[in-house]
Amino acid sequence: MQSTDLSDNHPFAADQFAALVIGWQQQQGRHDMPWQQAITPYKVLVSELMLQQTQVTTVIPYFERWLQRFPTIEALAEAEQDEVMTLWQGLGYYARARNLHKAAQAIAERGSFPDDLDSLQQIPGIGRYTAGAIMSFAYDAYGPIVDGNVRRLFCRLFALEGYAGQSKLEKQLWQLAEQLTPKQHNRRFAQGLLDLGATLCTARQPDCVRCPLQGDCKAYERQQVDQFPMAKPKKAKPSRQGHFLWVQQQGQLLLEQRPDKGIWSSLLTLPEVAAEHPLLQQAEPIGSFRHQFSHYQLDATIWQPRQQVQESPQHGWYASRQLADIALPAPIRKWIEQQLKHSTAD
DNA sequence: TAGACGTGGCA
DNA sequence: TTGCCAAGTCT
Repeated sequence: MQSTDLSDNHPFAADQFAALVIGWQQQQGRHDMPWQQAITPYKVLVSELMLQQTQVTTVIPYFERWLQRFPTIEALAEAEQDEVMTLWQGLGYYARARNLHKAAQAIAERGSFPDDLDSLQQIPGIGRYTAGAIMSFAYDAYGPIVDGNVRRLFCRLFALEGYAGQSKLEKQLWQLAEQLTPKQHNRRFAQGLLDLGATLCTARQPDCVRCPLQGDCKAYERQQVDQFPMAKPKKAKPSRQGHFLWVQQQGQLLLEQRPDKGIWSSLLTLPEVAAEHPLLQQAEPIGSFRHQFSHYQLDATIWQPRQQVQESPQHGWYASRQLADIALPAPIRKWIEQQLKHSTAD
């Protein structure tokens, strides 16, 4: 096939581009992911929310458990939030779980699954990318997508300047996506874009030799593949202190429900108190851990208070056998389980 | 617009 | 050990 002219000052050979991506996906793309089997809009919704900023291998067991427990959107709509959070625990970005729950309720209330880009973006947790992905994967219909894979692929293919989040670049990317997305075979086309980004046009050590777009790639032509996309200027990650309480009573552990905003929203944790909380003056430090978030580092200290803890409606007592069935942040769960293992060992 | 929002894998 | 990265959205 002769080289397609995909430069940004000429009419795109959009149909040839689509044909390359679709043909490659059919031969070399991924076809075995669980959400690709017996596709329904609900499965696409669940998988897309789970896959936001999360790797495929991490999502797969969560997706399988989710579909087993909530086989339909109605089943999810009727569920309690506690159980929703418990199934999501460990996956991170917990607002996604609340949004998925709210989305199911909104769609159940609506009576039908939305099937156009505008309606989809009215649903909690569905932005421009996810709306396009649902159009493509659920309905095999026109739905442009720009995610991390497409951004990397297009930035290299067209040698686009700028970094993720810059409005000028994002506008270019979406314009390209709209122009290059075909009117047919959208499921395979969208999957092809993601598969190219995930398996060949990767962030580190891209496999240009096997890439069907090599002949059209400006970055490759210049031998500057590693220069695109441009790295976002990074800022120093701040460090924060956290103080958590370890309070046991008759074999039960005191936990508190976090608010629905902020870090670990809607999860249970060890009760957290401010550094200047009077309880800490008489408390004994019994442990610590460091945890890296994407935007800050948490240095946590766990204290055993000597005085009575003032309980609130957010507090509750939990036996160790209950811990498996409640939603705890990963580092808190890890610390608690370690602590209980030691205390029961002696 | 830039920051908040998690976690685990990998070099 | 550290930093980057992974099918973004919301404010």
